[in-house]
Amino acid sequence: MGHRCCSKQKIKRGLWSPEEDDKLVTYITTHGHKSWSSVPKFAGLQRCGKSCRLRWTNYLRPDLKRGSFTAEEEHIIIDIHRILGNRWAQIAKHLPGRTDNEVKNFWNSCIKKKLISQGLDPQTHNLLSSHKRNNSSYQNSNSIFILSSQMQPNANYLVETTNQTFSPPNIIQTPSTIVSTNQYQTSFNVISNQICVPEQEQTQILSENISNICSSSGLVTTVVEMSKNENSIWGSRDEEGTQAQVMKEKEKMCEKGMDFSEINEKGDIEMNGCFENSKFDFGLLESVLNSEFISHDLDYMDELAWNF
DNA sequence: AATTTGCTCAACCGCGATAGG
DNA sequence: CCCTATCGCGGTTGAGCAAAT
Repeated sequence: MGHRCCSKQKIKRGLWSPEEDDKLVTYITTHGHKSWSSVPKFAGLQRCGKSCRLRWTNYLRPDLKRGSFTAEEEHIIIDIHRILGNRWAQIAKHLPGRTDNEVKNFWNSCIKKKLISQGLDPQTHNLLSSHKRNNSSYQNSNSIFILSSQMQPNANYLVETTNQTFSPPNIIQTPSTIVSTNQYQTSFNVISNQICVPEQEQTQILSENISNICSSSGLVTTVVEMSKNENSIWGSRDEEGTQAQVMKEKEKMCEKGMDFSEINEKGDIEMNGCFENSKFDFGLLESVLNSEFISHDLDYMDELAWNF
């Protein structure tokens, strides 16, 4: 069954020959393409207009970038795919010189496998069920985290990542506070007196926050309880001792340049975002969202999986 | 050396949206 | 409005190649 636009003509299909490419390039560069359906007739090609348009946009256009995708391009694709899903044309708009077809092929042949090998569902970017820990007392199906136990207020937890190229984020917001961060681990504390929610819900809010931040970079992350860690300033549940140590820790963190919007009288720290150590590209996400707003109704925002 | 398997990617297919008569 | 042609997009196919058996 041929294309409707050219069913009456005798059309050639399959791979394009260099001669056909020449004819098409010559015609488009001198005359442009007001109507693709008329291009083959005037260019002297036994092809349908649809085939000509595809050949031009995916292969012959002079502004196309050739060669393999860079690591940066790969990160951009993953980041935007997490927000928009399989909207290849939209994703390609953020990659100059790349076509939707190219992005789609790269996703299906490379990125998809990479995410699966990291235990992530390439469609949802969440942890695959086969990778969840069986003995977990609580598993959030929307989270990439494996929780070793219920998170308790005033207990200390550690975020570990398998991906050395991505620092665990230091932007986990209430009801938690970052205690320390290095390339592979982020230690944080669940604070009881900032948001009062049932423990299970608190666990979910926290893990979703981290999940939203981390998963777009395709890393596998686990949360483990750290209450008995001897080095932990949160190891003791002693209120007064804890408060004194919080203030000490606060001073240390301020020295590192961390920005806290508020430190309350109890010494609890409310994070206001401190992104400089994260490789997560908020500027990119903002631009994606802005471009989506330009071309869609406001209702479209509801469709975005965007719940920071 | 012959065959099978797996992978990549250009091209095709079909559908929804849009434009124009 | 309705109809038809065209465009643009996402899913799918299959030719061509390389690696594995």
